[in-house]
Amino acid sequence: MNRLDDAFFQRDVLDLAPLLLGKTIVRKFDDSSESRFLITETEAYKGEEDLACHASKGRTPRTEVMYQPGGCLYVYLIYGMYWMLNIVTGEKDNPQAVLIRGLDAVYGPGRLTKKLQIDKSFNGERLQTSERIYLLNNDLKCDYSVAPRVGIDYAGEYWRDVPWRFTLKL
DNA sequence: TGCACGATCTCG
DNA sequence: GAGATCGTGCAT
Repeated sequence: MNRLDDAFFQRDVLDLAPLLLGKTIVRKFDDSSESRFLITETEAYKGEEDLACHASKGRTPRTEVMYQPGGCLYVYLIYGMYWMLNIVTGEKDNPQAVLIRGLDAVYGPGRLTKKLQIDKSFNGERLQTSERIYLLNNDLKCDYSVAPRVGIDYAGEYWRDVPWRFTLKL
């Protein structure tokens, strides 16, 4: 199994979000133990025109990381208590990201960051070179289903209903 | 300087 | 069904 590199992540978010399903996420902890999970649910957030994407506010200190070349993490706090884990995708200056919503045995984006001990210090971390978090290509072929994204009712009729949530079929 | 609100989850 | 809890963006 090889570590997924920058080139893998630097494709369009709508291509990458389903491709991430079934990939292995590895988290190495300070005590040198490690956890491995399969990614089972993702959501795509695509560019400044996507009203559900934080980059729709434009380039700000918060969204800056989404403008970096694909392959780094975008981590932010929601509801004052949960960290959300996103993988930045696409080319430089093209703000896109995939929200990791679920892993095998860990359901919910807020729960998985707690389990993996992900916090703000991971914002901007590059998956190709990080010592503590990376993804492996396990060549798992899998089918998936699509649905509208969760928790973005404010984004307006069109963006609210776009089927950009991808779930691994068991 | 203040305020409303959110890519969530838990408990009752 | 409501509360926890705080960074962010936008209004003042």
